[in-house]
Amino acid sequence: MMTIGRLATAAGVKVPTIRYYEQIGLLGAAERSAGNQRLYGRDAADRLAFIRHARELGFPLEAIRDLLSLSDRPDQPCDAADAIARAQLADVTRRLARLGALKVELERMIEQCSGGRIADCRVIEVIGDHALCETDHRKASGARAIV
Amino acid sequence: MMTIGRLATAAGVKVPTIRYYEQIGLLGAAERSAGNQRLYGRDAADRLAFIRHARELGFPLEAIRDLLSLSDRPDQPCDAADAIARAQLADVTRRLARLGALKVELERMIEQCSGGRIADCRVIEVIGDHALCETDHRKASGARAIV
DNA sequence: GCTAATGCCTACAGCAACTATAGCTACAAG
DNA sequence: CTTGTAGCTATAGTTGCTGTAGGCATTAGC
Repeated sequence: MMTIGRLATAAGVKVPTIRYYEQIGLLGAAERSAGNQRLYGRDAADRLAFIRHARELGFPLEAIRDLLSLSDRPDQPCDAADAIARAQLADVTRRLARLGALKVELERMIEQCSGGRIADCRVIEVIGDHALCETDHRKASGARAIV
Repeated sequence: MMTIGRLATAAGVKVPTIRYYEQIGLLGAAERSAGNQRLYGRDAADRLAFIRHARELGFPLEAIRDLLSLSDRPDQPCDAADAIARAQLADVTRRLARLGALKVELERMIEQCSGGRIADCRVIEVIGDHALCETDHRKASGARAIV
């Protein structure tokens, strides 16, 4: 049995993150020591590693919740897990395309800036006048979780 | 002079977003009609268009705040604006690399999943055991604004 | 055995950048 | 003159944590 700090170190997450995962029900309530401190065993460590890796792959917590409950039913067909992963891939692909376009436009902007005064600054100018930019990124303005 | 709704439509943002920008000081307080409704002129529309385009390029609001104050001083050298844009480009480039790696791993995972039962599901398995994945994405776990 | 330094506890506030809700007033069209 | 849309304020919610305050628990060194 390990304390929350050791578990955090082992899994590579921060202590409050573990408590947060418990709070939102991703991790079940831990056992407690006589002094009311959380104690974790192998199971919890595995589960946390799963969560951490899924987060690294960019899965949102809700998707991870689903993946975890799927992994608790090993006899079920894995279509659902597959679908979640495919949705995530689609999301990543969309973001990649978008970011690629942003990169091109930022590069173009910066390249054209000759380093004079603000009045002639291509950066400011392009941002101020959308007509000066070719890229059509007028969609998906909502902020999303990245990575 | 236009109402907030027309400005929102013209700029392609939502009405509450404009009020939010005013609240955080990105847009100054608008003139008001006799009935206390906000009224906007050409200036505000330009400024909002600038903000919107900068957001589309992924600049965080703090950077936009700086860019706006720079654009108010056209005689200054444009190094600062340039630096902000370069920082943004660097950020986008980093995110692109990361997302690219994620995409590869997700594809690998999905491809190997044969569609059987959860117990054999490659998706669940790879997420559960980091050793099964080659990609080293064990950094930058913090969520960031995307796009 | 004692004390100091960690480590853990709870509860709450804050981050970005909005978005949504509730309950009200203003204004334009018929 | 009514009705419907648009606007107003204030507040809470979103995602995934992170940071703070104030107070116990545990452990390492003496």
